[in-house]
Order: sequence, then C-alpha cells, then structure tokens
Amino acid sequence: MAKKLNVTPRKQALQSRSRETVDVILEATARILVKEGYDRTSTNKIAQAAGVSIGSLYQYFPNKEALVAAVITKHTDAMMELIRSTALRVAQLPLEASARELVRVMIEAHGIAPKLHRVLTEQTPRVGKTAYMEKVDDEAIRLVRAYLEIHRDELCVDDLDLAAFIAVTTVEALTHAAVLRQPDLLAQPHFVDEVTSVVFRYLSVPDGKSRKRTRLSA
Amino acid sequence: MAKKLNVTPRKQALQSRSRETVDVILEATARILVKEGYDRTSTNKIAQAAGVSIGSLYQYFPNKEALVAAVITKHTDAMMELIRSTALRVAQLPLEASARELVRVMIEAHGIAPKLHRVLTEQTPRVGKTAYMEKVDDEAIRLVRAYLEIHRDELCVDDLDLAAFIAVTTVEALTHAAVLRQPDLLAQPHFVDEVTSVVFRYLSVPDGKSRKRTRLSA
Amino acid sequence: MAKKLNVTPRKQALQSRSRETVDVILEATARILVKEGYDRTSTNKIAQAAGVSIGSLYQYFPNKEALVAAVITKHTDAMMELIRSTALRVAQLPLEASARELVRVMIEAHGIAPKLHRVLTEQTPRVGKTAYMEKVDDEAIRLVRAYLEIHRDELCVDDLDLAAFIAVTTVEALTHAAVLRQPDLLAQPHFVDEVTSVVFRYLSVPDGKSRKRTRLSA
Amino acid sequence: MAKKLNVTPRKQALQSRSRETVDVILEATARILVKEGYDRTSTNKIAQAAGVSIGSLYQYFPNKEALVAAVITKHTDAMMELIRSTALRVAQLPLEASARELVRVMIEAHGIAPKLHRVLTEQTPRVGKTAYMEKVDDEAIRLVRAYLEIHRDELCVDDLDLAAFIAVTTVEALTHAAVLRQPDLLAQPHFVDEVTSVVFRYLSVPDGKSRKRTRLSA
DNA sequence: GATGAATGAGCTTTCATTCAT
DNA sequence: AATGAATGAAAGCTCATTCAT
Repeated sequence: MAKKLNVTPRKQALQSRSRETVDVILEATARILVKEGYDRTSTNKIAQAAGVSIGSLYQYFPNKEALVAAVITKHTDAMMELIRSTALRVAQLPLEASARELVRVMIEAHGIAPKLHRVLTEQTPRVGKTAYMEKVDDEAIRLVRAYLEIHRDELCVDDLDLAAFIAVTTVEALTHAAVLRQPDLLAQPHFVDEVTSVVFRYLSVPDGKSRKRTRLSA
Repeated sequence: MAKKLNVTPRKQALQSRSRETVDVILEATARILVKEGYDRTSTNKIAQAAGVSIGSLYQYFPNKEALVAAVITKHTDAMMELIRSTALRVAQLPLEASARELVRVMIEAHGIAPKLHRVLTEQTPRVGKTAYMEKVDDEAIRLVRAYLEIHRDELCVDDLDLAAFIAVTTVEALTHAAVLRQPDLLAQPHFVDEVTSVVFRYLSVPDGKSRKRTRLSA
Repeated sequence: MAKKLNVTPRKQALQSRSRETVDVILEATARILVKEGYDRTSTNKIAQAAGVSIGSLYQYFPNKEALVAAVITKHTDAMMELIRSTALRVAQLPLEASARELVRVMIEAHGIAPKLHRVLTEQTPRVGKTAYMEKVDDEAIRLVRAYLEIHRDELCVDDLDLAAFIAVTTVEALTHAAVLRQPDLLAQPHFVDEVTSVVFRYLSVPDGKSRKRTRLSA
Repeated sequence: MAKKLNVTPRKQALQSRSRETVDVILEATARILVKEGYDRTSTNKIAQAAGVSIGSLYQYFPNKEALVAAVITKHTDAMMELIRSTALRVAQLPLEASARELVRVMIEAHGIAPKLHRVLTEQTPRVGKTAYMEKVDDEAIRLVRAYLEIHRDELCVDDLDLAAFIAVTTVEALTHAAVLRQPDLLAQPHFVDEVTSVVFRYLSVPDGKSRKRTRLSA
C-alpha cells in the first residue's frame, strides 16, 4: 500500500558544475525546511530557492524524501564528526571530565543548525530504516560504551550497555530540550555543571563506598 | 505567510449523538495516523474510516489541523491524568520512592498508545504554538517543582526550576527512548532501578555530606 | 519496471448526477482522442472539454488508461450489439446471404465512429489484457463458428475454427481498410459484392464438386 | 494547432563513423520501443541505450518523431525488399502458385521483427502523412496489380484495382493476425493452404465457367 | 444535520530539447 | 563533433474544502 521510496541520490555529480548544483540544492532544502516546515516544503519551492530549474533538481534527487534524506545525512555527519573527534580526545580523561566533554560537545553539536535540527527532529517522517538522530545516538552510545569499558573500575554500574544508553540519551535529551525550549539555559554556565553532575553521579562510585553500588531498595 | 489556522473544534457537540460522532472521528483519526503516518493521513480517509461523510466531519472540525490538535489534546490529557494522580499520591513519600513513582508513571503514560505516541512525536508539525509533549512536560515540571519545594532539605540542588526541568526531561527521554527503540528494556526490572537512580543521585545529598553539594571541579 | 496500471473505474456512479458526469467525461475523452490523438490526449484537456474539474474526473477514473479503456469498452460494446443482433437474424439464411450480412454489418459497425475507431486502432496501447478490436473479433469469431457448425454441409472446409478466424479477420480487415483508407469504396455497391464473394467462395462447395474440396497442390 | 514536425533526418551522415552512429541509434530506438512501448520511449532512454550522448542524438535527428520515422522506414524497407524480390520471381508463375508465394513472403516479412512490428502497428501515431504499413501495402498492391494485369485472362474479376487491394489486404490481415494473435497457426502447414485458397478462389475462374463470373445474387 | 459530488490550487515528476563547455 | 548539465512546459494526480441536494 505505502509507496516505496527510493531515497538514494540519482547520480554521482562528478563534474564540478554539478557538484555545485547539488550543494546549492541541499542548502536550499535546508533553508526551506526551516522556513516552511516539512509539510509545506515542496520540490518547486526548493528549486526556486536554489535558483535551479525543477528539472535539474530531479536530475540529482528522485523525490522529496531523497532530498530530505541527503540533508539529514549531511547534518548528522557534521554532528558525528564533532562527537567522534571529542571521543578520541577524552579517552584518557577521568570520568567527570569526560562527562563534561560529552555534555559540551552535545551542546556544540546541537548548535550547528538548531532550527534545522528542530524540523528534522519534530516533523520529518522516518526515512529509510532509521529516524533522524537515531544513528547519531547509536554511534554515540557505541563510543561511550567503549569509554566505559576502559574506565570500568571507576564505575558503580554493571550493565555497560544500559549505562551507555542512559548516559547518551540523558545528555542528548537535556541538550536538545535546552536548545529547543530554553535556549537561555545554554548561556548559564551551571547548566553544563548540572548535566555533567547527572551523568557523573549516576555512573561513579560514591565517596566512601565500595565499587558495587548497593542496589536501591524497591 | 503561513496560513492562519483555526484549531478550535467547531461546535461544542454537547448533545450525546454529536459527542459520539466526534469520538468516532477522533478514534478514526488516531487509527489513520498510526496506519498511514501524518503525511498520508487525509481528511477523506479519516471520514471513511470513521464511517462518516466528509461533510459531517467538517461540521465538527474546521480543518485537518483541528482534528490532529484534538487527538493530541485527548492523548496528552490522558497522559496528564495519570501523572497528576501519581503526583498527588507521592507528595509525602521520600525522594527515592517518589522518583521511582515518577519513572513508573512515565512508563505507564508512554504505554497508553505507543504507536500513536510515535507518530505524534516524530511526524506531527507543531499545532498552534506548542509541540506535542511540551505541555505534558511543562505540567510535569510544575508538579515536580512543587514536590521539590516541599522536600528541599533532602536535596543537594539550588535551582529548583532547573532541577525539575532536568528530572522530568531525563525521565521522559529515557522512557520515551525505551518505549520506541528498546521495548525489551521495559521488561527488565532493573531499568526502572537505573532510571530512578539517575534522578535520585542527581537530586539527593550524598551520604556523609552536607546538604550543599560541593561544586564539581571543572 | 513498467508501472502497474489499474484500469478499473473508481466508483460506480449510482446517482443520476454522477452518471451524467461520467457520460460527459467519456464523450469528451472520445472527442479529444479524435482531435488530438492518443499521445496528445491529456486528462486535463479531457476535463476541460467535458466542462468538469480535473478532480471530478479523477473521482471516477484513476488514470488516463482507465478513461481510454472505458471508451474502448463503450465503443466495442456498441459494435458488438450490432454484430450480435445480425448474427441472430441470419442464423437460418443460406451461406451467401449470411456472408453478405456479415460484410454489411461490419461496414455498419465500422461506421459508428470511424475517426474514433482509427485512433483506437492505430494508436492506443493495449490496455489490460486485450487490444481494442481483439474482443470484438473474438466474439465475432465465436458467432461465425456457431453459424458454420449449423451449415457444415454447405461448406468445403474442415477446420471450422480456422475458417471462422479467416472469415472474420478478412471481412474485418477489408472493411477496416476501406473505411480508413478508401472511404469512397464504401459507396460503390460492388465493394460489398466482392468482399462477400471472397468469403463465400472460400467457404462454399464449388459447383459440381464434392463437399470436400480437393487439397490445393503445394 | 498540431505542432509542425520535421521528420527528415538532420544530416546525411555520409561519413562512415556517422553512419555507424546513426545505426546504433536506430537499433537502440527499436529496442526501446519493443521493451517499453511507444509511450514510455524517450529520447534520453534511447541515447543511453545507444551509448551515445543525448546531444549527439539530436545532431542526427531533429526530434523524437524523426527517430521513429527512420525506424519505420528501415523496417518497411526490409519488408518491401523481400516482397519486391518475390514479386519479380513469381511474375511468370500461374495464379495459384503466385498466391501461395504472396502468402509465404508476407509471413516471412512479418517474421523479420515481430515485436517491433507489433509496437509500430498498434501504438505508433501516424508519422508524416502515412501510417506504418500503409506504404508497404500500397506498394504491394501496385505489384499485385501489375501481376493481375498480366494474368488477366485467368481471372474472374473486373476491377483489378479493387482485386489487388482485396488480395493484399486480406493476406496482410491474415498473416498479421496470425503472427500477433495465433502464432501457433504459422507452424501448421495448412494455414498457408487456406490463406492461399482464399485468394485463389476469389480471383480465379471457377472450373467449367466462363471467365466473367456471374454476379452473385443479392 | 447529513451527504457525497464537485472543486481547483498545487504538488510531484517526466521528458523533449537547448546550449555552454 | 561530442558531451551532458540544464531547462521548463506540461503531464498526472491528490486532497482539503465547499455546497447543492
């Protein structure tokens, strides 16, 4: 019943002229998504905003979804690049400092294109197999999982998969909510402190305790 | 630029027959939203699924947005009812138990109609001024804020607004992610423990410490 | 690869208003087909010619092919009605008279809407399973086959299936070619004589011969 | 109203390389016509199938119609070559043998590229002034007319124009129908016998009769 | 009130054709 | 000569919405 969607770009714009055209189109797509929202975004508006004929647009992208998918990929790639490079940098730092860096880079990543981020988050139907941000989260979880493995004895948690999931989801959610709903929070320096504290306290062995945290009473 | 939207239902539908029709329409709307996604949802499909003529549908709702808005209101009201009643119940409980109850009720609330929840979360453009879930979160934050006020001396946080925001956002995000992406997590009882732990450790005074948590070193 | 085409009409226009709309649309379709040819026929032109909105057109027909299919059905039905009623009438006539009637009715049938007939014949891609005229031919062959069965002993042919196929195809082709390419032929009365003669001489026992025609030497 | 069409190829392509390119393009056109049908045939697809840039294609053919016209010409030329050479060969043969040869060569001619033949027959709008096959038929009629002139005293028909028209149209139609709709008929040797019989009996003086056939009674 | 036929703006997409390189 | 990126008119079709019955 549901129309099958081919989300892969149409041809690999190799010449510099077409490379440029593709870029112009993607930038226009992002602009229109922000300005109009997903629903009111149309291929005609995109082509017009890009200063490109509708025919050219369709030479590179088979449909609207493919355009949005390309924008998503471009944007999540940018976010992931930041996160990955931070992950490398903090591998040897102690837990608290790393947590702080995780928070910092998440805020930075959400700051790349906050309005676009909002549209992609709130309105874009899942394209292909994965919703926007899921792949960012998934890779971030893998990176954090690896970090936790190395720092296992500073931790009071058993299930590292779960811990990584919780840490990343929490930081992502708080950052996300701050960016979208309380942008003034980001200015206050203790916002970073507090979010870091959430993660650090969750993961670390409390002072004067044994590594294994006593199970909370039910 | 953007078309002005009248999102209020058309008539109060006080008579019981009308009340019924409205319900039928809203249930059909939810069903179609789940089955087809926001984009492929059309008023004609809804009318057909509801067994109501398109004309009748427009007698009760002035446009498509109003339909979706009504579904959102209905669904968030149901969630809020759960949360509010829990809030009343736990007002006198100690912090940890309350946190646990907050987690529990959030999971419960997300379980009311998970597929609809997903569509409303991921695809529905903001209706009126507010995005779906924002009003749930906002009221939950107010309730938690009130609780924290009462329990202030069990806490190690200064800024109760921020603390409430963090607590609610975190629990909501973890619950949400679990429901949508890791539903098996919900079965494992220690998921609740862990999420409770995140909140409790963030808020509570660590053993053998003074109330005021020492600022984490940067 | 090839797009699947749904050629069935969309809804069964029961009310008299819609019945009328459907008729108007089909008449316009035939008109545009004749005026513009199949390729230049577009649903928009049809709607405009019908004095109907494009939306109304699509309420009854899912696509251009379905429109053309409906026109074909309507036209071939009209042809078949003529042919069938003639078949009934000539069942008891002797071979030559029947042949003459077959020729006559074929000319009549081709005269119903000769220009439309040309477009449907020459330009319309096969729709559904059967090309235009094939179903007419097929039923005509069945009718002639039945006739031959009854008049078997006036014939010099063995294979009645083949004989019916040859008789119908020949008459159809000659009529068709005359209508489309030599319309003046139709005015000359001996055209009917000659075509009748082709069929009659092929089928009938030559004077002074036994029923079984001697096989022509190879 | 209808766009004026220039159907003549663009340059004579006398150089051997150009000649080759033109051939490649025409073969690709035929291939695509068969594979996709006339409607879905596009110049871009043809260029791609030919391994030639769309620009080059337009260097040799001014538009799509010219391409199709060239394919038609090529194909009808091939058919006519066969028919013409047979006509030369049978000029001195008696009527029945000639008729048989006419049938045989028509079947052979229809077998040159049956799928292409079908597309050209059923879907291709008339190009220039003439429909596909009309020119084949017209020349075949001229050839048969000449034959009949020579063999006039073996015939029982007066109007040689009409007789030639009837003979050619009949054989063409039967062969055509057999190829397209009953290909198994072609395998049965008595199919040729029967078709020959149709023509021969129509044209020849019945045994024991005077040359002038008595007018069939109405 | 209820119905559903009708509307038409506007969307996605194709494709013959041009033209700068 | 060849290339293929670019063009844009125009096609097919959907769907929110209206309104005569």
